[in-house]
Amino acid sequence: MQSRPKITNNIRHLRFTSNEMSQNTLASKVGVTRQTIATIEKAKYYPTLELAFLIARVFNREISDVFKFEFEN
Amino acid sequence: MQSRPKITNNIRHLRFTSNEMSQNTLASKVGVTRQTIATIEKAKYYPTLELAFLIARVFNREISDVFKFEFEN
DNA sequence: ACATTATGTAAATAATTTTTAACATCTGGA
DNA sequence: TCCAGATGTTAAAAATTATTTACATAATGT
Repeated sequence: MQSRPKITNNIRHLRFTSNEMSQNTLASKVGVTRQTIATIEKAKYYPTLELAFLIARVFNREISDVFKFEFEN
Repeated sequence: MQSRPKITNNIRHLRFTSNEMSQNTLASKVGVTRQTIATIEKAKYYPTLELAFLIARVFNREISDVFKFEFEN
């Protein structure tokens, strides 16, 4: 993997529409630290496939509903 | 992330039904080395979300069609 | 005013993924 | 037979993701 296409996510929005779930609550549901959630929300780096699956499951969504890959062409 | 649930994939099957695409060809299409594809096919480790998206796109599939998360419970 | 909760951010370290290089076997075709 | 392509595997190094600790601000409620 070289270039680094953009992956956006709507975790923040999903948290607030899920009974205003805090970063902390989401973090413990998927077994990571709060900072990991915060950093992923801000898209400073991309989660592993495993973590992406876990997060999507918390919100009862598909990965592709939570994370959007921006294909440039 | 701690426990390590299982994620399986059908990359190998998709390669063969896609004009018998070799590991090498898939690797260069997504910009990684052949060894990375081989190791992911054997599920020795899980790809990043980014690589998962790229692989799914090569086969015109959704991530959830290529990778299956085994939820225990 | 004080305590608590939520969030932002940074730095060092740990863990995992990816690369590179090497060598192996197997198969098909020239 | 010989060569090339495809795949398996291993080991060390590089790159990326995740953890931990720490300190910061803002908002809310008592």
